[in-house]
Amino acid sequence: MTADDIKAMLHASKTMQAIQSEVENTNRIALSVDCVIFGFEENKLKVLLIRSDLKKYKEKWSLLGDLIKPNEDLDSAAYRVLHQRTGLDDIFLEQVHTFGTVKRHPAGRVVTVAYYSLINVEHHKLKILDNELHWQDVKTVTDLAFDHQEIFDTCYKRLQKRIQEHPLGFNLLPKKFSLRELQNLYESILDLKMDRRNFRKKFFSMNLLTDLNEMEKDVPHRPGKLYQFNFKKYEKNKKTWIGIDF
Amino acid sequence: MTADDIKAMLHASKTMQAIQSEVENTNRIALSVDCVIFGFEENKLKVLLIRSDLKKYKEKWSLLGDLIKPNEDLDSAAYRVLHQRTGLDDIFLEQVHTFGTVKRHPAGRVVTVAYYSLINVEHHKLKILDNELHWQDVKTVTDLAFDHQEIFDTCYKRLQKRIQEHPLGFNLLPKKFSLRELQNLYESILDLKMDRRNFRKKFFSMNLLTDLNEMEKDVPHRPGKLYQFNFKKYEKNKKTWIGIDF
DNA sequence: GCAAAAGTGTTGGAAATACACCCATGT
DNA sequence: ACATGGGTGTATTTCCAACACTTTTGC
Repeated sequence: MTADDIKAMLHASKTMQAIQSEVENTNRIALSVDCVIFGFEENKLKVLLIRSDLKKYKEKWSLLGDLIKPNEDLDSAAYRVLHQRTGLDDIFLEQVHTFGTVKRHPAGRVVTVAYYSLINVEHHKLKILDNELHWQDVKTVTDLAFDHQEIFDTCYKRLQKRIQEHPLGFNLLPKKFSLRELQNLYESILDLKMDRRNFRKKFFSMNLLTDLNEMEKDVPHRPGKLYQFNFKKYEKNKKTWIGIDF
Repeated sequence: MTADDIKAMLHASKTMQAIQSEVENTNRIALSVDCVIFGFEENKLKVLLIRSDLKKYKEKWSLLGDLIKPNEDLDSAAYRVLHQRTGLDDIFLEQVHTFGTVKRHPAGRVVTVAYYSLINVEHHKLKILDNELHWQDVKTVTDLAFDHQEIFDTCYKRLQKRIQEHPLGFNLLPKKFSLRELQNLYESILDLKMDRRNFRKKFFSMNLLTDLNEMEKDVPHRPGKLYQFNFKKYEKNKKTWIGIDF
């Protein structure tokens, strides 16, 4: 331990005045939220991107974000960005990580809190008025502006993990969906192929789907049954022990 | 979509000057890091707490944290706090979540980034000079200052989850440890009892432990073998599919 | 010799995987 | 009739959970 460390420790206890002074005067930093907005369309997982705000980065796409206002909660800021961009309320949203290296943003020190969200593309299809916005297949997302590629990668990995642990996928589908659509969704998100029979077995055994006794229409093959997700039957599992699995 | 939303969208594209102005003048917020520092001592999982900085909260314990400096990376700030408080380098550290409701801190708007870290208590046993600091059994942690209880709970849950997915526990143990110690660690963190034979089988089959051909000493019973963690054999598993398991 | 924990295998059940055929619809 | 995907069952394997006795040391 250095002399500085000890000094720091001895001075660790601060008065309210000292802290208030620091909070108000010296150590303030711009904070933003950035949202990785996922949608599912044409059997592909997509992400909503916008031309970079900054002219200098005009050729690059970036995530949707904005600065957080001093009197605004973090989550509220993320919801605000989502609402402004999609017109949707009631969106699934999860905070993922905060990115804060000193030089990450060209406009100065900006620390950003990353969120991902899942929306039903059908619900807001007509609401993209701005041609600076577009849905892009996640497989083709490269070279975003600033550090947005890293943010995107982190959020996408988080989604891949979460969707195996919690029934989130339904947020990306219409209320009524076929098992094939559900499986396509999982295969797109996880980028793999699954056995159809085992997939069905798995979901039926979880007992989370309500059979609507309706069929798909206008499909060029045998129509499949339609289901909806039964939120009542899903109660967050309380198990703490899921096994050691490195 | 409201008229305000459309207005917001139309004005979404900003010049560098406009953003720089916002970053520099209007929307700045104090940012801090708070560290949940775990240690393992007397077969109990413990957390390092300090008497609240603020006199008003003097009777309450709080997490170790500090404001982030304008020219300091987030992770660096967390390492700085750890180093100042424990004198240790080379600490396992993971960012968990950012807490940012407007009124969370009495000194004004402070958004805090929470980290947890795992340290070997033996290594820094002699370095706690400050009697405002103490190690507390996680089972007895209640009613921390500010929103630190929520931060602690979130970080503890994260640790419980992570330790089942990655070999982190070794950061809490001495270099040489017995299987009993390893099992005690898991049982403390997860707050459950495990079958000794199955636990051994599990760890041996993972092939991560090097048998040191040494024995425990000065134990009042048959001494156990000592092992150390073999970092070389652990390569982060690349499997993407771990199964749907809600 | 007694207390306390170390060390060690087997078995049964559950879950995951692999795999192939018939069915309903649109064209 | 044919192309397309819907719907179904079984055998195999793998993993996990449950469980008891003998051994080594300190006292």
